[in-house]
Amino acid sequence: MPDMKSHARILAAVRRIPPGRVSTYGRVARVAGLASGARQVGYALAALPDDSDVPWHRVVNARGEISRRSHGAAIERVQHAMLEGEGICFGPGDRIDLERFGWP
DNA sequence: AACCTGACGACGC
DNA sequence: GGCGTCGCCAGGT
Repeated sequence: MPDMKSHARILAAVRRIPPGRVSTYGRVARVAGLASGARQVGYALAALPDDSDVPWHRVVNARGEISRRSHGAAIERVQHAMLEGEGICFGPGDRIDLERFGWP
């Protein structure tokens, strides 16, 4: 079952992101072994349960910005607050400096 | 099977 | 740096 395996690899990759750092969908996909599966990463995180231990909030897009959900804008503010709580600073336009906070 | 949508990314202008 | 297009994969209608 390649589908389950991909999800498991993605979640495992996200779990490796240390506190105070962020990664991107593309990088997570690459670490998980998916060459061009950035979109798949977002899909996997969207199906994540609330009680999961996966630090989904540390995953942002390649621009260093929190991706816009089609469903629910409140969660974006929550993610923003959680990242600030870990010491991550947002620049103009709520952008994160990936050179400084990016992982790896 | 055809088509559309979605927490994306790379490239070109 | 903004904006449009194409490529990607999974799921639903």
